[in-house]
Amino acid sequence: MPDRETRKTQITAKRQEQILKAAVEIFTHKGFAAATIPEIARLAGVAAGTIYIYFPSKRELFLSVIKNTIINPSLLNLLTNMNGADVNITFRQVMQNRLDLLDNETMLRIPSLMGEIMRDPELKTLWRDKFILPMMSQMESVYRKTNAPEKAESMEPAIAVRAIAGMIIGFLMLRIMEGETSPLNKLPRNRIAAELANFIIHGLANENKK
Amino acid sequence: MPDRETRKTQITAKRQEQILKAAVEIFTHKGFAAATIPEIARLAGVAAGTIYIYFPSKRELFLSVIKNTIINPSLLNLLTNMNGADVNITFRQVMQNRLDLLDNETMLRIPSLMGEIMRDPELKTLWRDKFILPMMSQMESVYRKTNAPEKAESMEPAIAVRAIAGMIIGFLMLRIMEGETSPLNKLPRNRIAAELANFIIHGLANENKK
Amino acid sequence: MPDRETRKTQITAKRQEQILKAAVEIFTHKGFAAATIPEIARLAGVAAGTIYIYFPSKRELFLSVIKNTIINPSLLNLLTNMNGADVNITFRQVMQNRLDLLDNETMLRIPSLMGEIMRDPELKTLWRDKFILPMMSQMESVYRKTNAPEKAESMEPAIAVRAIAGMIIGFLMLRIMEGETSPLNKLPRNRIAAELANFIIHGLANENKK
Amino acid sequence: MPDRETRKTQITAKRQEQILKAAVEIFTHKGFAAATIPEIARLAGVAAGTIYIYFPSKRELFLSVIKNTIINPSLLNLLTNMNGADVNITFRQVMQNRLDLLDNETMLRIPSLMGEIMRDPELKTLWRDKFILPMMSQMESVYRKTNAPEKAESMEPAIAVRAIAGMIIGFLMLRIMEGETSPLNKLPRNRIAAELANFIIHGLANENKK
DNA sequence: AATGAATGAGCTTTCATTCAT
DNA sequence: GATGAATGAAAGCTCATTCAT
Repeated sequence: MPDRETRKTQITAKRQEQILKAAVEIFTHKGFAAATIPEIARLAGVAAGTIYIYFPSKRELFLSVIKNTIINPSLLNLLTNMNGADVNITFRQVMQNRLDLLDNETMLRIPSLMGEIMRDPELKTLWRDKFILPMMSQMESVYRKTNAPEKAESMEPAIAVRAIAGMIIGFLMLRIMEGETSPLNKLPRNRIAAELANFIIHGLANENKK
Repeated sequence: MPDRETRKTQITAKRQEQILKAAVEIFTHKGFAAATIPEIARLAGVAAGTIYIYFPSKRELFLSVIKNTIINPSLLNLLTNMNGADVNITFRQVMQNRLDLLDNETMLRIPSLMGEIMRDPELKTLWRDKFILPMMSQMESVYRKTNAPEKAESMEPAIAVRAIAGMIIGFLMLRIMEGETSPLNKLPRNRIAAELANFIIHGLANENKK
Repeated sequence: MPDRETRKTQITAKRQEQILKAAVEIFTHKGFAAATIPEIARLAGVAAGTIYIYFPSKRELFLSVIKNTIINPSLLNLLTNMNGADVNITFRQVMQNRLDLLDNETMLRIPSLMGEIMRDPELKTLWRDKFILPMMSQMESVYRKTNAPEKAESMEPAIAVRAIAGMIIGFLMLRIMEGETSPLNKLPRNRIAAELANFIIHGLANENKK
Repeated sequence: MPDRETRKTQITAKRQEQILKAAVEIFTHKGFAAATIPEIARLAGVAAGTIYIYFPSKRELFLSVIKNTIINPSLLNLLTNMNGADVNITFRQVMQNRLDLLDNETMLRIPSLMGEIMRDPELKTLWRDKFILPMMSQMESVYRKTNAPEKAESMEPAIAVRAIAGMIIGFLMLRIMEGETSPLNKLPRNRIAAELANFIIHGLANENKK
């Protein structure tokens, strides 16, 4: 009777997800040290002891949160699913798309947990090797494809992708930090996306627009 | 004889600085909650109780750390002391200058404490009002001066400055996160600065270079 | 099967009582500030942390001690369950009864905690409104019933009841303070009760006895 | 030159008194354990360290407070300076006099420190031997003088004096505990004194008044 | 598997006491 | 003598973790 087994596994998986979801919420709002197991348990609707059936320790739970939620494939692919057709046109759309996507809860959580990630050697390595470096190399390969080799004078790809990715990250962080007082809130999102795309392609000087 | 008074004041100031310095060290390496007063005291070379003579609570000590170390004038002015002469030339130099300056310990500390700042309402407001917003408005005024009004099609200043500042911030964060494995480490710093400056001015397409 | 629930509740109640009992002991012997949670825990046979499952703070534990032990209904009714038949005869018995009852551990604890009660505004109000004032008004109503209105010249009831209650309280306090050296210890208790009852009714002069 | 010596001694004595006065204030308002040396020092207008020049420890300071302030001769003699002429008249006057005197700050402080006195073996003994017992024996001797031996049926002196002293103590304590809500506040003080004196002499029944 | 009462290590904070000035 | 900064022991309290039910 594999049914029972299956159901059991399903229930287990559901519980685990339930706890993980609550843990993301609490950890991002309070940080690792200030978050408490009873609080996570309460939000997950289980007893504190139950959490220890699914995760051996608070730290392991936190690692799972980072692995499953912060470092997740969808986010990884966010910036890189671009195969350049008409760079100019597409890029604007891509930017808007990215801004919309990045503007989600997960992205907003990263700054909150940045400190914990950077401080923990294991997490730092994990984050770098499973998230940052893959993203960068994916972007580099896209960049190489869309920037034909004949353009000999173009930027060093390593710098270019970090400048672009950095700009998007930094731009979002500034928006988060400014909060409601940001003047960006008065501008329509598609205008912002268009200007940023244009900035990436043509820079400040923007001579070609004339 | 004001000597004694003066000396006393000096000793007191030195102690305070001593504690503050140790606190910066511990707080940035462990975060607020995981840092302990005994540990800070040990590093400062004083007894735990002594800290409470100079700071009324752990939280106030932390606030002092943020106010005195993270939100400091030198950092604030870092990106904005630019009065555009020949934008093209100057900007490259400025960029290098900035990258050198930003590459200091203080800058490296920000990501570590970002979470604590964003989570604490008082700190968040402080950070925004005393650091982010002033920096942005300073940059905007610089931008307006260096971008003559005849260039009607130029970017919205609010977006432009956030794109530039964000790029620098994000670029540095990526470098911190990549650590020693970053390919950027193989490139000379002045080349990086030049490319970034060029990117900001001309963008990826870089047509004018031809 | 409500058994398990019931048993759990019983165990919980027992623990609470256990802690409360130990707390009474320590608080009365040391006072609020000098009493320590570890000490109470030790006497109760539990870990210090356990106390905080049942009482949110040391202060709340102390309030519970006062409410449950000092200001308890049995003590409140102690002085007032007298419905005067033959005042003269009954009163003597009543007095003895009262002296016996008041001579219990609870009564002996009051002086020890008097200071804490008087200093704490919440406790002072509680004590006054739940203990002193009800006792006084009960006594007054008894007094009015037993002192027929035709005796126009009798004492003001408010003064009379406070004089009587005060005398009993003060008498007991003196005895506690004198301890074993008190000459009262050589006199039989029923003689003391009789003399006190007589004193209350006829005063020092005692002319009517002749 | 004994002048300097004398002045020194005087200054010392003044300082000591200054500290003692502040200590009485703080100890009575907070109790022994909750009172702090810095607080007493602040009120006394000296540095915390200075207190240790005059008193070897907090405990010794407290003992001095009790010895010098609570157990003082004036209070001791309060109830006992009566040499019975016309008992009826004098006693009433004496009572009124006493009630006024007892209503002073010192008397009000006793309940606040009762707990500390009762808990400390040394203080308890001191209090009993230097205050309670002398007062009782003084009262007994007065009582014997004013109650001629021919009155064979009079009360046992030991009981009588404790009943009277207790009544006064208990009456005052009740008034303190009732505070502003006490109905006694509506009655003129001389009426209260008169009724209490009358109660002591004639009791509740008060037959002789007719 | 799920519970949550119990534990106790470890934290922040206070304050009596000391001592260099 | 007077000061008050410095000390460090000890308190209240929290919470990760365990385990009997």
